[in-house]
Amino acid sequence: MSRSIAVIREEFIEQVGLIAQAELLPRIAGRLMGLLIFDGKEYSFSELAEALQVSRGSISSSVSLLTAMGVIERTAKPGDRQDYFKLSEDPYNTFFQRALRRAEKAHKTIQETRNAVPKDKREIRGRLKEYENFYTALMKALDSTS
Amino acid sequence: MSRSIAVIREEFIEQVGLIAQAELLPRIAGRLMGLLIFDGKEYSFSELAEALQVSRGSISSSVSLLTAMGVIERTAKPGDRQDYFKLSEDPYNTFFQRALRRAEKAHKTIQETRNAVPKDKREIRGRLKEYENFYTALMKALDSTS
DNA sequence: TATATTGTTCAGTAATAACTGAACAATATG
DNA sequence: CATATTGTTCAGTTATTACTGAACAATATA
Repeated sequence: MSRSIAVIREEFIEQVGLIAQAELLPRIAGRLMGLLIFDGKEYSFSELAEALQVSRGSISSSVSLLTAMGVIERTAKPGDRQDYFKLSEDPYNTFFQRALRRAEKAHKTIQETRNAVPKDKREIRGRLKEYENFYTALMKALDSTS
Repeated sequence: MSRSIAVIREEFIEQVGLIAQAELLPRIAGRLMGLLIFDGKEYSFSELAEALQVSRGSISSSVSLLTAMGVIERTAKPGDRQDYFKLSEDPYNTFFQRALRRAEKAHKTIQETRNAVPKDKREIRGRLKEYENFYTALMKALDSTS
């Protein structure tokens, strides 16, 4: 007996919530994303709260986060005062960029430390350089795809 | 007036703690790593607790985490009962692998969902495929470097 | 053998982030 | 105008995770 499509959908939404957590996003934001991916339609603000069974406050912060990230877009329906939301054109590219920004930040910190260490401390600078190189490589890898 | 090397060191250690947090690791584990990178020498178990000003319990969990990850190695000094720790040969490669494993897990989840969705639900499967493709690309990018 | 040292475990606490829901401003609708 | 609806904010709560420190087993040393 195979699972019903409704169960598959529910489980997927929860799983995307967990994936989001592993990417340092709030779980509700992930579930919202999962919902929009699976259903592929626009949801109104209140429909989101209803579908995910969370407070309007949570929807508000999740949609502004995902909108800022470029994962979803706010749309409007004629004759309906509510905001509607749908997946944006390229929802996933953001995640590359997020990872890239984290890497850049770490890289910058390490580089600044290395520059601050006197030139004659060669071993320290060498170890910092190696650490830095890791992020250089990561940035390059992420850059090539996004 | 430039900062003293001691201050630069302290700040670096704290910064690596923050970088670690952004990579989903406990802050103390990051500070420990920062300490070993900067100083480039072996530290004993109790020296680590002293240097980072944390409990032995924290050192214990941090060293086992970092050891399991392959970031540090446990060593021994003749005539000293204590465990010593140093950066491993290739401490940074682990981070690629970590990211890779996260991506693989997400990829697997999405793929399983897609396979569970009936073939005639073409739009749903299509959207899942796109989501899956993101992780395929990420895996490829990470794979090329590590 | 007794005492000390070492590293682990785990129960309890602290710190942090997510989430709720009520208050609110803004706007619509009767 | 009054009432309802919408989305945001924020204070308070809940949930989660990190961290501490005491108890402990294992081993060393006197």
